[in-house]
Amino acid sequence: MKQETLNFFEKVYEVARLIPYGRVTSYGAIAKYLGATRSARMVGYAMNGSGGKDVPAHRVVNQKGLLTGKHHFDGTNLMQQLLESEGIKVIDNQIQNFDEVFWDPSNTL
DNA sequence: CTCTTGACTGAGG
DNA sequence: GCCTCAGCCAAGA
Repeated sequence: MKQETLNFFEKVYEVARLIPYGRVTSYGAIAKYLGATRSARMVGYAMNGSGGKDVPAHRVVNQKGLLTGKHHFDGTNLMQQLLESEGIKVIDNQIQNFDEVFWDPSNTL
């Protein structure tokens, strides 16, 4: 079975869906989980196709806990609103207690 | 096939 | 701790 590139997006979607409620993860963590540590950008790029899917892209942020992808959401503060709605404190696009809400897919293995 | 872009990360100053 | 440069990989034109 050779569907690596094809599954790349699918894998990203799966991992994103595995993110528990009230938790967040980074692109690099997902990328590493997929074995593509250097392809963290691809994770975010794949998220472009997450629209219309059950992928909680708002739970995915960069390693700094900064909502870098909020610009891709419909509104301007929609991503922050969703995170806060899950109990995550977000101030100025920056997730508070990031180390506490951080969820590593590799840790779940 | 070549060039550009991108929701990133790590290293260096 | 903040800013800048370079590397990596995949998709689109």
